[in-house]
Amino acid sequence: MPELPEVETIRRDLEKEIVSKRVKSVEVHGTRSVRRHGSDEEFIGRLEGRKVLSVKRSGKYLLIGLDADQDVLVMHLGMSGQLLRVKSPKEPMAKHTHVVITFTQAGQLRFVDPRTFGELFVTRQDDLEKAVPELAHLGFDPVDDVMSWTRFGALLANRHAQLKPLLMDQRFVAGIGNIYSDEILFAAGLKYDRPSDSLSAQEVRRLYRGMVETLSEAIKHRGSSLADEQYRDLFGEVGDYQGQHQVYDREGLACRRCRHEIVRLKVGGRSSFMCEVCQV
DNA sequence: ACGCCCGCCTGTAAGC
DNA sequence: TGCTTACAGGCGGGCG
Repeated sequence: MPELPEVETIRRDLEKEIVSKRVKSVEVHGTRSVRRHGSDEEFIGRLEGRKVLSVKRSGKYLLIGLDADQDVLVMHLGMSGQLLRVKSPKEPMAKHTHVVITFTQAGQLRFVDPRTFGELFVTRQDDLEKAVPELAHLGFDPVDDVMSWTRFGALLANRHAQLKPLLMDQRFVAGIGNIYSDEILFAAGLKYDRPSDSLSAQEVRRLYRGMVETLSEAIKHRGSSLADEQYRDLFGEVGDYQGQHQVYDREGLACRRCRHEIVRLKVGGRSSFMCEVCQV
């Protein structure tokens, strides 16, 4: 579910909420969310008593720096994961709450995930790049890493892939998923199936700008919550960027630029939306 | 390389 | 009113 703008929104709030807090206790329910550890006890043991030093993001991963042994708590929300900050342990427990972290002062952080594609694990900072290949192989960060558009053009030209799947390839660029790839391609005026090595210099610039500006705007609006409102921030509030969507989830509606009807199609098995006039 | 298909899960909506 | 099917913000693996 959550892509870079949603994860970054959560990261910023989490930073304000949990840095310098100390973990008092941890509960794990079910077997799916904590699955890389030999046992739940090992995971819990590496968290209890630790103080949170930092909250970082790498692509769609959240990295919680801990004060002991340079350990990091890694969290990925998958399709349906939510982090909820609650002030009191007495607050009713939502269905599908799989991990509960209680701090010594003030409340809990709860991980709720109906589809259980998300996960949490603790690893050594040094091992992030060795023991966790998904993290090690992540591409550049489209918001944090400054890159010239000429370098971006070189990266595109090195590949021969359709633009949409390439934007969604976490090894190429980290953090973009199904919603934002469509929005970025509309912003750039490019069609999903353009080969990455077919772009003119001007098209490369448009794609780079479209990527940076779309994601930055989405962060300002605290991410996108679709009709099911599955994406909620740390405090249970919905995002606001869906109102700015140009194509995603707008099948049959008029293009905001040219009034032509937005169409829906499948690209790599995923629902995709585009304007056939504005994107070529 | 790249594109496609599957599996991993639960919940909801649409179709019959 | 069922029951069945399709689909949902992700990702890894296998196959051709």
